[in-house]
Amino acid sequence: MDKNAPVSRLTSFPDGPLELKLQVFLPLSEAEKSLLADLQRTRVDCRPGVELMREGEPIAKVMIVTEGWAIRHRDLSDGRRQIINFVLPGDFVGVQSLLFAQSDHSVSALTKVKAAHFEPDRIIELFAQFPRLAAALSWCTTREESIIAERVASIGRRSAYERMAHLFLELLYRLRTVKSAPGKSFKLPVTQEVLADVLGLSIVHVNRTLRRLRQEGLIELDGGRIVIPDLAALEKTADFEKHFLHAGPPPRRVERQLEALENGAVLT
Amino acid sequence: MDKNAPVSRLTSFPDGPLELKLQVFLPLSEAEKSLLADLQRTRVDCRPGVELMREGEPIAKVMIVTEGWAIRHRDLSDGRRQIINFVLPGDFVGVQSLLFAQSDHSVSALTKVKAAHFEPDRIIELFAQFPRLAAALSWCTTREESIIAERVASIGRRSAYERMAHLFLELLYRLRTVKSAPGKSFKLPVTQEVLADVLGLSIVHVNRTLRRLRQEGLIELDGGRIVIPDLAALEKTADFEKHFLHAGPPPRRVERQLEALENGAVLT
DNA sequence: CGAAAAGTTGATCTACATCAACGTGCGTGG
DNA sequence: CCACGCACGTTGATGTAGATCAACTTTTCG
Repeated sequence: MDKNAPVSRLTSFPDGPLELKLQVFLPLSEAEKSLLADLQRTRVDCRPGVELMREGEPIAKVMIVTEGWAIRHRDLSDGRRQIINFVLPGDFVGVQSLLFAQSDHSVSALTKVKAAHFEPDRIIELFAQFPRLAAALSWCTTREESIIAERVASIGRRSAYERMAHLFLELLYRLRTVKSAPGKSFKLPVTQEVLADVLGLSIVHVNRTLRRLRQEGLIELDGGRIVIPDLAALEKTADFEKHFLHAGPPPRRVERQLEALENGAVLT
Repeated sequence: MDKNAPVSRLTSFPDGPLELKLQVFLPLSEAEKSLLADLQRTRVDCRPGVELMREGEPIAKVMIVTEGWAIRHRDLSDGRRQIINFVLPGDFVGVQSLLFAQSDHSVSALTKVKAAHFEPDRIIELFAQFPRLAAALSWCTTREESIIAERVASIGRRSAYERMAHLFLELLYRLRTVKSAPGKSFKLPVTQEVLADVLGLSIVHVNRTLRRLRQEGLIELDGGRIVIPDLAALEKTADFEKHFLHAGPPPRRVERQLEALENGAVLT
């Protein structure tokens, strides 16, 4: 903490990825931001490959990833693996701890991961005292479901080519909202095996599909970075509809109710 | 309403599918049940094929299906369709209305559907006044996500044969919790086309896979009913892990907090 | 009864998997 | 500094699960 920094209040910090993401949904007050800062006080660093959570085991903590990539995955008993979703900066891990006795999937760090963690109980606290944050948190989890639902559609009905294009677009947009994708490119810290396991393909086929996308000029790869030179073109080949990312504020009706809450009103 | 029925209180009713499902997670008090009954007062009937909700449009109401089957589905622009999940008795439709300005998927009735519906605002009310119900509702939505995540794993990594076996098991267990599957069989009111669209397969291949499951004695079909003579055998061929159905109470820790709430305590 | 929807079956095709070999970069230990 | 090993990427040959096409049967239902 830099005591000499010119801040309007001691509590104000530059927004982290979580704050950036939540503010797509609703603006945060200083009080809310400082609660979030407090939730994120305890931090951990994980090396690549570390399991943040394992299928079948109880969930001890809720985590918020602040840097790096992780994956939620299911491992079948014969070794086949399916990645359900990427966990990017600003994403939660283990919010289910409140409701589920055991986890039904594992979460593993793909890169070095920096994360914050806190006791599940604090979410109950948050629901009682910060209803707007509670709404924002629910928005996160519901959005996560939408992303997974779109993945079902992708794997079930799109060709490998379309599917991969769609994934890159999803990642671009998700990373943009947490300011991790400047312009038309982003760092893609994954092996082809990881891509295969998200997309439900074999490694070899991922390699060839990647090459085809490159040859068609739809993507450029260069040392762990991917560039999407023509967004519209890629969206067309993926049949990309951004509905599922819900990158907008809540419906007016709800916005009004949330404003009321902001002004200290308590629901009767 | 039968006024002569011997009831302990006027408010007590036989539990509907929603109540049955929620009580897997936690026991409901009379007050909570009567709130649920009140939420379900306004009812609609839908013919097969009716769209309860359409992708891209705002979500007007929250619905609870009490009878019949529906599907959540994504339709790609060229006509391909992927069914994300079945909506069974006791399931919600449109809980996202609070958080999302538009729906990112459609919901269509597969059979005749009886449903209740209410204003989204009432959920906010519920969160403020009935925290235990709020927890139970969150449990429902999180469980829905788990089911979809398992579907990603199925479509991405299981063969058509395993996948279909897995689906039938999922349905059996889900229907059992709402008392719609007596014993080892249940009514399966779907065409092979519908099966194809959940499983990400072609109709023809569904037909053949179905036949194979029948020939192996793993399932029996007869006029819209499916029988699973040997549950263990089917579970083995599907590599079925029931984790994802979360058919148990919350962790102890949380259970204690919820009990406190039941006794009228208010979180400070 | 007739027409449409659903189911069934065979023939053929193809997107993707599997197998196998080889290239390439890189970190570790001698 | 080299060399070895290992993870990752690339490419060709071949195999196969599942798609597509097409015809026919059975069921459903107005």
